Parts: sequence; C-alpha cells; structure tokens
Amino acid sequence: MPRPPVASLVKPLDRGVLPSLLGYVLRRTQSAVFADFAATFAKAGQALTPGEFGLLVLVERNAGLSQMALARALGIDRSTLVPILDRLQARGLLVRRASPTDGRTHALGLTPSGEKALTRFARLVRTHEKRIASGLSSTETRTLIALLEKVRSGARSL
Amino acid sequence: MPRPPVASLVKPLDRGVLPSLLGYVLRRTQSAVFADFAATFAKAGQALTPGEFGLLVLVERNAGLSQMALARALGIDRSTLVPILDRLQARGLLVRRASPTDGRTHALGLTPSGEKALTRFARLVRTHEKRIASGLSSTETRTLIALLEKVRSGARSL
DNA sequence: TATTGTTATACTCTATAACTATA
DNA sequence: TATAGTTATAGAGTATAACAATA
Repeated sequence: MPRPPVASLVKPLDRGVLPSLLGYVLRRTQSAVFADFAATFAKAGQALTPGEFGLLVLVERNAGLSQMALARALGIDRSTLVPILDRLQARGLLVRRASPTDGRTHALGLTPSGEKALTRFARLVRTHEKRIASGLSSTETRTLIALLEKVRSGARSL
Repeated sequence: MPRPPVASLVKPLDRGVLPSLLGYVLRRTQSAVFADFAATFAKAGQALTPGEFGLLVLVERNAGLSQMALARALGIDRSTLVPILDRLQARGLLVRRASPTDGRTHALGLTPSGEKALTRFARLVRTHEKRIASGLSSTETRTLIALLEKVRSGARSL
C-alpha cells in the first residue's frame, strides 16, 4: 500500500537542535564542498582529492622536506602517509629522493610532470573556489575564513 | 648529524596559497572541531562520533522513520547505514521495530536507555560547542553559521 | 637510545552489485 | 517491476605496534 517516495514529495525530517550547532553545520558544509571539489575534477577528467592537492602544494613550496615533516604538517601519522605517497609516486607526480644529509630520511619533491599537473589542478581549484563562494561577497568570504580560523584556534586548545 | 626536531623549534612550512582557500580552511577547521568533539567525549568516558550524535537526534525527533529515509537525510547509501545501526543497536541505544504498514521497512526508534544516553550526549555537545565558539561573540557565531549555509547552497548546485 | 620509513594489522566510512522479502 | 534491507566486496583514511637502517 505505501507508495515509493517521489523525490519532490519527500518530507524533510525534523532536525531538532542540529541546525543551530556549529559543528553540525560545519560538517555538512564541508561534505557539500568536498562533493563540489570531486565533481569539478571529475568533469575535467582529473582525479584528485582535496588532501592530495594540499599535499602537492606543500611539497612544491617546501621541496626536499622529509616524510615526517610532511606528516606533521598534514596532521597525520607517518605510517598513514606511506600509501598516499606511494599512489602519487605511481602516478609520476612526486619522487622520494635520498637525503644528502640524513640517510634515514627521504627528500620529497615534485617531478616536472607533477609541477605541470599541479598548475592544471590549481586552475580547477580556483574554479571550484569560485563556485562555492558564489553566494558570498569577497568581504563575506574573508570574514568567513577569519571566523573559521578563530574556531580552529578555540578547538585546538584542549 | 641532523638533530631530532624539538617541538617548539619545528619550522612551520610554507603553505603557499592554501590559507586563502575556503575549502582548505574549512577542512582544517572541521578536523580540529572533530578532534575537540572526540576529546570532550573521551574525557567524559563516553564514545560517540558527531555522525552518531546527529543520527540519534534524527531518530529521536522522527521516531518510526525507515532506514531509507534516515540514509537520505544523512546523505549516505542505505548499505552504509546498516553497520552503523548494528553498532548502535548492539549498544542498546536504538531498535529496529517491524513497520505496521510496510513489511519491507523497519521503524527506527530510541530505546529508553538510548533516550537517557542522548540527554547525556547533548550536554557534552553543548560543552563542546561552547569551547569551539569560545573565541566568537554570539553574533559572530550566528554570522558564521549563516555564511556556512550560503556556501553549502552554492556548493550543492552542480 | 632515538628517529625515519616501512610493513602488518585493524577499524571506520564510503560505495556498488547482487540477494531476499515484500509491495 | 520496484523498493527496503542485507550481504559481500572493495577502496581510502585513519591508527598502533614492531622492524630495519641510520643517527
């Protein structure tokens, strides 16, 4: 007897206190932004996650850094970083070179192909950023970033 | 010859364009907020993720809803929801009852123990929210939430 | 002894595809 | 036929513990 729900007729649920919670709104927004990032790259035939983009920028701007230093900057464990670097290296974007000063560490760097790819990626990120900020004035965007940074510092001191 | 990096002496990396990207700042803030949530609950001897909290609130406010309806509201696949419900049910917080009107669906609901737990959880969430918003005036917090909602609607229209 | 990178392992979140029972 | 829930499976992100090479 119950009929299949027609998309336009699905009753929105009661979300109670959730929409007034900063953490909840932050998480939902982040999820939508992630989806937009993925769609932007997919439409351009490119495969990259926001995390991979951040990693590539960090390696480009700090060529020669070690895996430990990179893991610390990304806020992840060094063991978590290994398969991520494996994948980017397999794609020919990044190399682990021997460090000239410390036999234990790798000096990370982008390949020429990685540099070129990063330029393409950066263009797509700008497109994506324009879209997600399309409902905001540039003043609002700056305000939003500043407020988010304030939240981040408040959350970090545990 | 290289010495171990002393925490207070670790040079911050050059992040290039990243700090000006809304998506990047959003992701880092979300990560710090998640860590604060986890720490708040861990200190109180409770184990709960933000996602589980949102799910419990949704079930409480919409008792009897189906797994499909819940998955839709959470933005996840119905198969993803199964093990999540399994865990909450195993903890005695939630039940799958037979629907009186449709033999295919489950009517979800909180157990009395789940209701009581949710009250405790909500108190911890308020503590957590106070901390992450501690650097903001209440006006700023409302502004932040409004701006995030604007971003979310801009990101969703693909 | 301590650090770096790696491996083995485990857990969670996510999805797709196929199965079942019901509609 | 179509929908709801489940299972099997797979990929990515996360961690801890232990190991080899190096400091």
